Amino acid sequence: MLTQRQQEVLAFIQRQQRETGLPPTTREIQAHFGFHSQTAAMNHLRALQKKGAIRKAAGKARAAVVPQPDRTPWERSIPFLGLIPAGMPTDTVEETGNALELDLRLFGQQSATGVFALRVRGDSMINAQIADGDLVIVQQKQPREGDIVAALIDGEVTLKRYVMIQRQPRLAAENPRYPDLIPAADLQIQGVMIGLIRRA
Amino acid sequence: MLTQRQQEVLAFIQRQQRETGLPPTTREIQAHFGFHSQTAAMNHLRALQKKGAIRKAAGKARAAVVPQPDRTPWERSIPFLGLIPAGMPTDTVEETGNALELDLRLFGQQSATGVFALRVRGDSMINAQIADGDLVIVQQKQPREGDIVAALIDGEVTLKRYVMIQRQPRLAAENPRYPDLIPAADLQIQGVMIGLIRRA
DNA sequence: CTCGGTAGTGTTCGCTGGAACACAGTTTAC
DNA sequence: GTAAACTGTGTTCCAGCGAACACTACCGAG
Repeated sequence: MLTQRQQEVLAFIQRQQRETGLPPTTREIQAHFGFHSQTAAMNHLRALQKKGAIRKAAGKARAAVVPQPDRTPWERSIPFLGLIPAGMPTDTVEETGNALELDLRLFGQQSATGVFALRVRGDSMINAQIADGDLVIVQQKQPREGDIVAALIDGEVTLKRYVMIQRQPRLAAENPRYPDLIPAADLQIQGVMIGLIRRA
Repeated sequence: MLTQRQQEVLAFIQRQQRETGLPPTTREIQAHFGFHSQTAAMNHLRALQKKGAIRKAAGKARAAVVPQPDRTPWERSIPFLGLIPAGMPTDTVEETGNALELDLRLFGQQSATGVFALRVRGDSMINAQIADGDLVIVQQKQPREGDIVAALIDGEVTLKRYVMIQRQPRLAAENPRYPDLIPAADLQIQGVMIGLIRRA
């Protein structure tokens, strides 16, 4: 909807806002783009406002504000748990001190509630391209067939694929060298993998 | 260090900045606290600046800014490039409009300079646990042996492992079904993979 | 007791910066 | 092909806002 030029102006406003804390004045926009007239900047602001890209308070200085991509619920702190305690308290968030800041939209999430991270140990999921040391992002929810889930086995969390065999839920490893089928009925499923982060 | 009153003023500035995107003017501060004189507000700003609580640009409108809880160099916008153009312009950042916000400390980076993302196509790196559709985070730098690099081949970017064979640099695929050795001498290495993100 | 920091009132000055008006070339859409 | 955007130039006007100056009052430290 925005034209090339308008996007450039918008980007400039955003950058100024981010880096200096202040939205630019019309004359600062003018100077940045080398306009000979301040009106050119005004025109762009008017257009951007009409298209809803910015908010503008009439008469006030530096009043062109980009409605903050609301730094809200996505991009949030999520707890990092190397190992999930049995009780699975809902808010260990503050306690560990270990937390990640990341944009959960990357993983199609709208909010950070019920999302946590955990580090993979071993190579039982190697055929699902999940390697030792990877960080897995998990959301607490009911698994569907084929999902990769974090499950609590013997007080430790492991990653397995949730499959149905003859109407029975099972947990399967993704590595032929591992015993793969574990009855999933009485196991505690901690959540479903929604993403993965690896540091090379 | 700050007095009661100064903290109140600081809090007000911060709140305005957060909620409206704009720091208040001296007169807005005056009105909010019910001062009869604008100078009272000015005095507080001066005091806050002297104590380092705010930054102030002289002569400019709305210039009292609270140094943002440093939304620092990590956690920065990095460009997302599906395909890197040959010239590799240094600042396509604003242009694409496509950008990721993420905490680069996850990948051991201090700053976002020279970092970009690109989506993996195909499964030539499957044995390095890199799957089709994965998002690879790349930094522009010289590769070392064993690094996974993004290289420009026939105008398109592919991921390969950088290896030395008889002192010759080669690019190797991580999939036996792919022809694996490509002389790396005259190829353009775009950067080294420093991380990976996958959406499940 | 005096000096410096805090907290104000009241007033004036003048740069900063938004807004309106007039005019014009170039695209895009119907 | 004509009207409605989009992009600009140039100029003028004046409200928004920072800044300086003069003066008052309270308080804690040396």
